[in-house]
Amino acid sequence: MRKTYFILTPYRSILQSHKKFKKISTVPPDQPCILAGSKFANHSLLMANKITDRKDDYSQWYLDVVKEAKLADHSPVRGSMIIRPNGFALWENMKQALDQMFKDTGHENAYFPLFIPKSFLSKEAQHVEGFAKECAVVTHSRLKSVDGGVEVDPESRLDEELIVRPTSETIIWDAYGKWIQSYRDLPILINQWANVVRWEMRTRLFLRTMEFLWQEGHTAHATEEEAVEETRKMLYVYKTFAEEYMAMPVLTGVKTESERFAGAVDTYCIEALMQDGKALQAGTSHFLGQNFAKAFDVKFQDQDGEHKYVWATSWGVSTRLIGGLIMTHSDDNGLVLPPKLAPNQVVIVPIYRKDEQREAVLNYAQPIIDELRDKGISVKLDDRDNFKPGWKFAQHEAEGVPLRIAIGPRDVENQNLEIARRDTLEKSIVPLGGIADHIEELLESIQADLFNAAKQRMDDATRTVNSYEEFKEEIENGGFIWAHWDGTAKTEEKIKEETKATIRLIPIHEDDPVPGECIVTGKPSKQKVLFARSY
RNA sequence: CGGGGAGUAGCGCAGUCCGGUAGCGCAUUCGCUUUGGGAGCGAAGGGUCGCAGGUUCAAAUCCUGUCUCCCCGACCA
Repeated sequence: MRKTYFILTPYRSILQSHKKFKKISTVPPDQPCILAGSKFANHSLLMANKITDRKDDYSQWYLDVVKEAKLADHSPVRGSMIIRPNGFALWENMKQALDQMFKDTGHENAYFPLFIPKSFLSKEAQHVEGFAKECAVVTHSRLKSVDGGVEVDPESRLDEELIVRPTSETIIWDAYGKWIQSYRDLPILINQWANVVRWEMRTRLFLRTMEFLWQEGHTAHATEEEAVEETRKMLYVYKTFAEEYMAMPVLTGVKTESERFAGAVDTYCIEALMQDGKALQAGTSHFLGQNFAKAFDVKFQDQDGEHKYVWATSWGVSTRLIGGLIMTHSDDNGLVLPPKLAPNQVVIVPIYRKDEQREAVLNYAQPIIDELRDKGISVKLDDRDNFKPGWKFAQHEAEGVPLRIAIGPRDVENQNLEIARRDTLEKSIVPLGGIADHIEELLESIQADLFNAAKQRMDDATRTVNSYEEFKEEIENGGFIWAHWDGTAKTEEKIKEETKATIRLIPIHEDDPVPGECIVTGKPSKQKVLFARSY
């Protein structure tokens, strides 16, 4: 007896394209779907693409990509994540490039402790206010066993409670106070790679987690000019890193007072635009003035014999960059990685039927692997026998490997191979001769194309408006919007409440800015500022 | 922290309304056939149904509490 099944509308093209299901009836697109209960309800072809399309649900897509690319998992504790090997390898590559850039600009690495005495947090008034609401506090030092379980031992209460660092300015400036006496001790240019904890209400993998990994640079200078220069220098280090390594174009500028880092005089930032039209603050560099020097009483004796407060900066980028990377390049098939950061730049998938073919294919592949590795290109040979080539293709695409090489008996015979680009999904058959050079060029071109595509997208989504009406309409379409603003927090707040858009940055002008009138109040505006809805 | 949704095998889900001792697909193990876009057939293994209480002869299912995730708000990198 033959049963008739009905295919769910969204899946009909998938199933119909497969020979096995050719004869199955389909429901017209506007009819309700029936399939539950049939043998095919959970068929692998329907489950095959586990990644939600971006157009259907962007945040679900993001979560699917993180999961399918095996970047991170949720941990049992709310808001914290397990960074899996794929995700951590990415972070290590970012870290390596940034670390070199910091060293090239004269910085040294050091490590300051995780725990900060509670009293330190109260020393800088603005700083306290900014971070007080999101600090984890250690109050006890012991547990005790209680019938099979454990509970906090009330007798182990700490005399001075400890704060798990949300950032390290306080503990670092306490130390700098001991290190600095003379102008000869300056500047101090230190960076640290660390984890920090901020007790967030709402979290998202990589973009906002309670614990995250980052680097924080903390520098001390004799003069204001030097500190401001340092702040800006590191901002451009971040911009260079974002654009050259991540292939993620960014805009630079200064934050408004309401968006400024707690305790800073000026906060500089790099802002990127994600595919869904929302902005992401990808890195910050703060000019701290003498705020922390005063709070921790850090003075130096200058050449003129005077005792003066030290000038400070701090700057940081975090694992949030991984979130930015995902939302800049990835597509409905999964992660797309820029070659300069990809843990594996090339994956080789052998195709064969018989053992002789397997051997011939692997023998053919080995010199290619050697040649690529000699050029410093990272290659993975996926010779696992328990997965089909098609499965591997899909999996490596989900994981974002920039280039895939497929080698089968046909290629061995014809002395060529098939190369597929992850960014464009284009496949081509290329000759074996000069393959390493060809791949090196392809990787460079993928890196450049990813940046150009992202730049084009950002430029297309960046407009200027001249009235609040126009602003309200345009902001609905996402993207960056330049508009005049009267410079008051009140107007900024009104715009935020009415449109959910915030001022992402005030540009740093090399030449004189063009004045105008605020789109809300009509009052004088020194220059246009950049608005967007943001993460 | 407020409103909404969810948690059942490694993964994705059905079963919950109406209580009767757990099922499907993928994955895993074995065998044979396969391998250029997520292979096929046959057999096998795997789950204290998020956790803790309660109601009941009987709980994945009903009740209470709690944890975690997702979405929307308030807060922030």
